Amino acid sequence: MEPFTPRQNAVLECALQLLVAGGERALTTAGLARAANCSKESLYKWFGDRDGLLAAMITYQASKVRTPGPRDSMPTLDDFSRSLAVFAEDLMGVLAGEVSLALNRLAIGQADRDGAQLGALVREHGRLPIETRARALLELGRRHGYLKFSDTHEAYETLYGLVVRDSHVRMLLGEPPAGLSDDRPQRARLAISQFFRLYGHGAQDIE
Amino acid sequence: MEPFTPRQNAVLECALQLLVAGGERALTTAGLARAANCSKESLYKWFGDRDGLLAAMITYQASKVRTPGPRDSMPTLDDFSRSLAVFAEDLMGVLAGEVSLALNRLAIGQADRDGAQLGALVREHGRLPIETRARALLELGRRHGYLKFSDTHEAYETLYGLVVRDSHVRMLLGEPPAGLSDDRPQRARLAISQFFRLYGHGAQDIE
DNA sequence: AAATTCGTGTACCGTACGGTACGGTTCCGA
DNA sequence: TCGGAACCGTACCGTACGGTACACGAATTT
Repeated sequence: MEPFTPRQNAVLECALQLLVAGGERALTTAGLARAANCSKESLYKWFGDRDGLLAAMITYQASKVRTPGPRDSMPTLDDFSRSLAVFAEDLMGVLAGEVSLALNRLAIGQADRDGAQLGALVREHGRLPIETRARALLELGRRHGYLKFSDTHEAYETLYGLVVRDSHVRMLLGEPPAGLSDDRPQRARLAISQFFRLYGHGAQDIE
Repeated sequence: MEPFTPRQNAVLECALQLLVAGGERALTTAGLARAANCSKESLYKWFGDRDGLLAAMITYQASKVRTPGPRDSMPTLDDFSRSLAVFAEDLMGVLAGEVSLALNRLAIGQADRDGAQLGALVREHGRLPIETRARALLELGRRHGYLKFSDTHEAYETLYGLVVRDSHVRMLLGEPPAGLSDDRPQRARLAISQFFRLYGHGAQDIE
């Protein structure tokens, strides 16, 4: 089930390190072979070509992240609200991670090549797990009567927008992390508070 | 005051076209010289080097966009709400534009080089004008009693998040425009409606 | 022990691209 | 009419990088 051998994982880890340190230009096959103490021929044997290597880096990184499924017992409203806040902080933390930023930059920079295959990989392995986890959480809240919405997708997108705002793109553009981590828990609380005012128990339907 | 001559503007326009059509790889100095019927020597004379050319493309594109200052007369709440919706639709339209996407991809892809100078240019010439226009609009609404907030920046970021959500990054990653333009006015209305429920006249303070 | 497999290290090739140099042409001002 | 500036087209250079080939060593198999 593991798509890569431990040796290949080590090489991919090294590749991620190079990418984070110096961007895409620093990730050359010769440089990776030197840094990882392997041969270029092995790289091409394992990953096909450079694009295959980049794709492998994304799937490998995704394989490292485990999304904790929430245990279904969520009695009090306070617990549920706290779970939402944890999700919000996790989301901000993931998006602000340097490996995530580097891979997103890589995929965005290559979005014109090959029909955005890297972008599709990032969406599938990076964003989709987050979304499914969040949707499960939201529907759990609705089942317990803490939330009120008809369109789960709309509720999720609203939550995402309230939490992330445009900070992700700003970080991708290289904005120094001055306003990025300014009190992440504080920002999470604000976002969750706003979300509850839109989709909380007592909220009215829209339109 | 115009930083470039008409001839140089024409060349930059051609460069943008190349960038949109084929991504960064398609934007070579030789290719641009051929497409724009100019010599490589002129390119280097005008823009210094390739990075100077990229920077010039961003400032040139920014110079094309004029941000309509709202006339200060904004009597009814309905007018103001409509102005917010117009802003929201404009924002979505700009971010979904292929030139904007191409330039953002370019700046993000180069965010590791030279301290993210291109990213800084995009933020300064692309995002800042939008933000100032929106802040003026928001404060106008507050002055007329339609909105209620203490932190303009927070209100603006919330509005941005409600309108854009994560669609910008998804588009940057190359997601096909299936869900992007799905009834843009509808999405704008929803976002503005949500925004009014958070910062509208009768809204309570947060926390 | 021989052979097969796997991987390293290195050398090599082709090419694409950034940047420079130069000859020829057009245009404009003196 | 002359001189110079600007610019085009092209040819050229150096280099960096993706990809391939090959020789040698180590481990595993038979």
